[in-house]
Amino acid sequence: MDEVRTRFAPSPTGFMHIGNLRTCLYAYLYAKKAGGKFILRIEDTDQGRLVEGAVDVIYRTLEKAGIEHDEGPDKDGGVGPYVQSERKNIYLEYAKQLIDIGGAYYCFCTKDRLDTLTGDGGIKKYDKHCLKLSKEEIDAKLQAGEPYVIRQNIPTEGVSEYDDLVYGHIAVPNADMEDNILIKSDGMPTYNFANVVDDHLMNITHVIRGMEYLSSTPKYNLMYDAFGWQRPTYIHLPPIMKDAQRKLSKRYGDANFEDFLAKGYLPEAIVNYIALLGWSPKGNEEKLSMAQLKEQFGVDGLSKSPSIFDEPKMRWLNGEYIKAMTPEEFTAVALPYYEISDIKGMFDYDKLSKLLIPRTEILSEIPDKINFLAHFDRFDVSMFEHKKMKITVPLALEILQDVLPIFEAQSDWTDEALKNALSAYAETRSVKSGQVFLPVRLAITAAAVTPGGATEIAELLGKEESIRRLKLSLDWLTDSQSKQL
RNA sequence: GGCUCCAUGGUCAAGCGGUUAAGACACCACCCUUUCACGGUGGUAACAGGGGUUCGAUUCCCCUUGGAGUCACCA
Repeated sequence: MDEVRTRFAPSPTGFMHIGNLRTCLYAYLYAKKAGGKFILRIEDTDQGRLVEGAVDVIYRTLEKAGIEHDEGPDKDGGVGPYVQSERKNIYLEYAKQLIDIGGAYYCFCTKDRLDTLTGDGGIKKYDKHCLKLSKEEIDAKLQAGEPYVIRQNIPTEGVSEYDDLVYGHIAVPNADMEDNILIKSDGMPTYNFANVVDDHLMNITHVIRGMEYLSSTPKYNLMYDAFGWQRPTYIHLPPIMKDAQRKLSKRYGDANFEDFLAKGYLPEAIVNYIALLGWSPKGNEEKLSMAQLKEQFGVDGLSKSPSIFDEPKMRWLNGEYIKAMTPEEFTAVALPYYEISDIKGMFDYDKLSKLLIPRTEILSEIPDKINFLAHFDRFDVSMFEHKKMKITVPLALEILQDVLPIFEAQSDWTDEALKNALSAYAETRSVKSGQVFLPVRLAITAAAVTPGGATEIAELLGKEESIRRLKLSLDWLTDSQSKQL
């Protein structure tokens, strides 16, 4: 059995679409599961769509996603070049061969003539007009330097069939296929030709790609057969949808890998999530590392129907990855968000991270969750009233007055120690601990909702700042009470 | 429109002739609790419709309906 070789062959468009990335991931996983090689090939035959720096985006994406190619433009494996525009002459040579064996022919038709062609139901189909040209006519036109393309010569009768590993048996009537252009008038091949020649020359054993190629694959097989080459095994993938009707695409924006990174998603979580869109593992565990994916991936888990991209679920998965982090790890990825928040440089980031880890799903939520820490504005004292906890403003005031000396006397300023001190106080005063903790938290944060409890935030703020805030709150509460009298 | 494919809860999905039709996200409730989260427990919710085949169909076949893809000098 030959070594398994799969490839990912993106067009350098300037960004990595999530659907492409998933195709890439599956091709990679398939090869790795089989102990084979994964090849990166750049399909830049459309000269009109070249984008500056687009290839770098591909490298960058693969690296961040944790996908490592064994061969590619930057890693020669002996079957290069791996960039199609650098293979121009190879295609032309094979195209001529194909002409010689009757699988293709020169076409000199002008755009104007092509436009006059009308077929059934207004659908245009090339009429094989130039197939009738004699050898002499062709040579004469070639000599005269007439522009030409090379078209595939597809039989007008019969049925072409093949077996796809996920869709099973596919049969397409030859009459429904058109004599597509193989070599364009600029001498570059189209995808239709380049992918066949390259996949063969690069010894690709398994072609993994989107199902938009499902019905054109018979055309490619016709060429493999004409050349006498062995057809690869096909694995076509259903599309990822934005909703039931629309495919997820760059047109709708926000479907790019890098956009998700910018939104605060972790690359591992994105990869994990998209692996699950169209493939399901045998077990129930959904949080899977790249190593686990490599181990568990298989075609039998692949789905035939389109899947809708569900960002909330990816968000949840991202949260799972965050929860598994240590405070230090979290700080490392959260740092840019800390730095753009209002608390920049104010606190011990690792302590902050400890509070944020169970409360963060995507990193971009961070500033909103912590900005309040940088501000301490006069509050409405009614915030202290809590019916269920039986807390009134006067009671809160009394308790806080007692807490102030406790804070001042406290030498061990940690969450744990503070918790003990306040609990002990609650006990001696015979109130529920919540009746102490709640007012304290409000007094030192001036915020109704905070990520973390009284003592956690006190530790973060530090002794000095906590006491300063407590005193301010005491003043405001006292003030409001005296006004009431 | 022709051709090719697809069809289990709102979403991702398991199932591959006999099941109380998994699990996850989301949602709801309760518990835990110093707010918010985390965590725990439980709940609502699905085999598109119609014919066959079979002792028995979510599962196999056909039709209908719905959806996707394709029909470029784009990939």
